[in-house]
Amino acid sequence: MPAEASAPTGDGTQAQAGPGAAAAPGRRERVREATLREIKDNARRRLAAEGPPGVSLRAIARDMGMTAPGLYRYFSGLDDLLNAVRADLFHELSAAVAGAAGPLPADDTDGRILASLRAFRSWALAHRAEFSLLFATPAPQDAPDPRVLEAGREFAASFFSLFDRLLAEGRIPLPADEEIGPELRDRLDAFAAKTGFTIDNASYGALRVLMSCWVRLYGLVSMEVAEHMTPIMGDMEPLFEAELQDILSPAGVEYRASHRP
Amino acid sequence: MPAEASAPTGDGTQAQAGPGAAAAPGRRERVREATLREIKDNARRRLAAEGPPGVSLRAIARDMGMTAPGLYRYFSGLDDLLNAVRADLFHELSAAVAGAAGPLPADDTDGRILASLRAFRSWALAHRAEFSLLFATPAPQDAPDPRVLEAGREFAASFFSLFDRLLAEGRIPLPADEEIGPELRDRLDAFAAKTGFTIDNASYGALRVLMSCWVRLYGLVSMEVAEHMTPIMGDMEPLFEAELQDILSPAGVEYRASHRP
DNA sequence: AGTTTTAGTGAACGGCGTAAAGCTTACGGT
DNA sequence: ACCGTAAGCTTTACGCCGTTCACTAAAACT
Repeated sequence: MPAEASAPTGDGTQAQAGPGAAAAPGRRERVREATLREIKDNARRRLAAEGPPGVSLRAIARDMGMTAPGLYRYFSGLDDLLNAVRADLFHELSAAVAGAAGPLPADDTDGRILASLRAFRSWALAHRAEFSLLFATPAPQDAPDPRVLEAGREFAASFFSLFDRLLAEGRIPLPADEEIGPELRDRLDAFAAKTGFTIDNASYGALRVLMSCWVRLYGLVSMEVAEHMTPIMGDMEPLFEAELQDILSPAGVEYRASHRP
Repeated sequence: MPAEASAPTGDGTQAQAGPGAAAAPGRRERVREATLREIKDNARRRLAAEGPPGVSLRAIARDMGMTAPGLYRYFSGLDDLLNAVRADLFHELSAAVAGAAGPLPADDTDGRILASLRAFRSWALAHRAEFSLLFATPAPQDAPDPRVLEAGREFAASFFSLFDRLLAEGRIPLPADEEIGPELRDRLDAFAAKTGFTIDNASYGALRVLMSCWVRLYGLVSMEVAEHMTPIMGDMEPLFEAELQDILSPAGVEYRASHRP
């Protein structure tokens, strides 16, 4: 006795009434998509609440009022689900970083960069478990998932595009190419090749500065998320802001305090 | 039919011959200590081979020819075992860092620092799973173990002592205290208080530089261990060496290439 | 000698991922 | 309008896991 019995047009076989108002995606696929979302949402709830080890198929199924093997219609296993969540999280993180720059004027490059880097930190702190799922050291044997790799690339690109603008403005005091050793140049070539940069528009010096910025930001935020220093120095925000200043000055970005603490 | 049957002196009850040569610590405690080591060694073997999730009491017990509940005589549970391993690993890492500086002359501060930081990276790369166990983001709810905290402090101290020497030599071009904001000064005060530094011998500027160095080194090594960049830029050593140079120059350390690649 | 402490086993409980088989229901083709 | 078929889901089952409890055998102490 489902509630659908009170539908205006129909009784008897609703198979007839169903496909009449069919939208493009088809009803079947819509409910499937909804279930898929529900599974991932529940996975995230547990992830946020209990960390990565708290995510289990059985628990998720229980929360949804079904049994674990049913989830195999949607994911090929726990790893597959986790990878799907990872990909979603990368997209979300990218959006958070890009979104923070959105409200600022397009020509305020410095402001956009500052806002984006702060947004990265904020997202990480507001989603510790998610952050650690994204950036944790993978187990020795498990191969990376292509969806996650792609989403990671997109995330990286959302950072690089900020940098591109900076380069275009030509304000970065770049180290001369000759100061960079030949082995490192090789590696930066490889990096540029796989990320779409060309050495034409981004010199070795520029890539060098970019890497340096990213490493420092990543180290800082990772430490804060993992709370390695928190027990001995408390609130890390002052250190973050001070480092932000130091990180960005070699890239020619003028530091500004955040007006909304 | 064991090989021991061919032993020269013995047959009958060997219980009589045993306790004669008892040493100070007591025989009982020795074998207990040995078993304890064996458990931790087996835990490490699995850790290195399969990463943190591969460490299980049942598997370890199986490897040792006993059953899982028996291990509860030595550890109060899996977490307890993992924490013991963590503490051991911190000691080992500290020793590796300190040991790398050992062979160098005591007055070669720059050389000792370079060797120590390179040793940190080398250890991390040679023990990826162990490194990630030490520095992974903890699950939201689990409280830190005091033994691990203490060992972590010791590890930090092994780094700080290098820095102390640098300070004593007065070669660091320190930022003036006034350049450091009041909030950050508060945090650095807290940091100094809990680590044994005093603001007398280490100015705010010095602590600021120390933190900056550590954050950059940590970020760099973490990224390399997690292999975030490896797929797109291959061997990270050139970047590490270049960063090492940049990291240490604000601390007044003169970079030297490593003679043994 | 007997008593107590220790190391270890065996069985059991509940939770986990996952494979196989079966049942219901809705869809698609005719 | 009907029927084959596939999708969604459950039941059952296997083997792994951490952990508890009751128990035995041996060592240590008195």
